[in-house]
Amino acid sequence: MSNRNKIENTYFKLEGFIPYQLAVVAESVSKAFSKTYAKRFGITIAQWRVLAAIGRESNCTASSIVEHTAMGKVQISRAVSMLVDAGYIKSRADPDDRRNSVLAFTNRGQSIYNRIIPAGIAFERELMRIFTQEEIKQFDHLLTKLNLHSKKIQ
Amino acid sequence: MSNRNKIENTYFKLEGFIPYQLAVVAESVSKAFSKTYAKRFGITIAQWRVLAAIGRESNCTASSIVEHTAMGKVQISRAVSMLVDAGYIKSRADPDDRRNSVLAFTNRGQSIYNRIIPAGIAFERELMRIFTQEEIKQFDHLLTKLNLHSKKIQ
DNA sequence: ATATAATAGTTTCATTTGTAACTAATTTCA
DNA sequence: TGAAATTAGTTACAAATGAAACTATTATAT
Repeated sequence: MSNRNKIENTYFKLEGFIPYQLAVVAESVSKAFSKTYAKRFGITIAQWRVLAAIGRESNCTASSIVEHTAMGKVQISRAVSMLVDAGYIKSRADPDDRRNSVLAFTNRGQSIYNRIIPAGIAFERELMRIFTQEEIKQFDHLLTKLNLHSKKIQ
Repeated sequence: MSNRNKIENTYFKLEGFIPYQLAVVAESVSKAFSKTYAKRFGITIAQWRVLAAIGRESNCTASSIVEHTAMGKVQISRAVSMLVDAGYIKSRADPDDRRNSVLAFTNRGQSIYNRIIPAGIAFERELMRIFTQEEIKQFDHLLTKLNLHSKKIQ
């Protein structure tokens, strides 16, 4: 690592700097993904994550989505209200604890979910096309490892 | 809900989805980095990138920074004006083409640059600490490859 | 029992961001 | 030459975002 970016100021290059590379790639992928989604389904990435979370665990609450999506409760609240407005999900108060809003798909929501998941997987496949199976495994592994470590640095 | 959908739902997990993992890790790293910078130097990541670009090529223009930083000209314009206000850089019109603003460090700017680059490299080293040398090489390689590919998908 | 704390989720407000329109300077080419 | 197009950079405005304050409900502890 230390010979990629020499300590001497004159030799420091941004494009070899991993935090920079990571941010740039993530932004690029994110834009490509949201372009696919905004165009085809009219939803944002935040909304796509919320739909994915509900699809995985129906009748969940916003709080449980917080734990599964790396999003804050404000973001989720906004995505949920937009999805309710769009008729994709419905929200009802949990009778056992009326602070909880229990979220579930409407028929329309189930239907869009059934289409966005394969589309998401297709996007991922297209994105990973340039990698070998071995590289995909490596990348997944490195991201997972880095994610854990990065949280500690915060 | 059909049986087929139930099977589908249980199989798709956001946390194993690479575009998601990438976005989450990048955000986490970005936050850690900007926390380090906001606290220690009082600058944003955009400003840090502009300083890095000027340090690499003194007397450059905003346009040349566009090419080296994956930032838009609006972002750069704002970062530049803040850095000018903070007394880190100075901007003068190029006499040969007065559309160009030529950017260079002030003494204060050179001095902060001399401190932020080692700090950035230290952050990178800390971030990469959990990786072996081999893994760092892999990660760098995978990011570079993915970056090129992702741009094409846009 | 009741005051205090904690939790779920929403709203408000200030800041940040992105897009498009804009000014100013230079280049192109008929 | 000079009108139109291009380029550099800024500004204006609307939309997105984040932090903190807020409402409503439930849990805790005395």
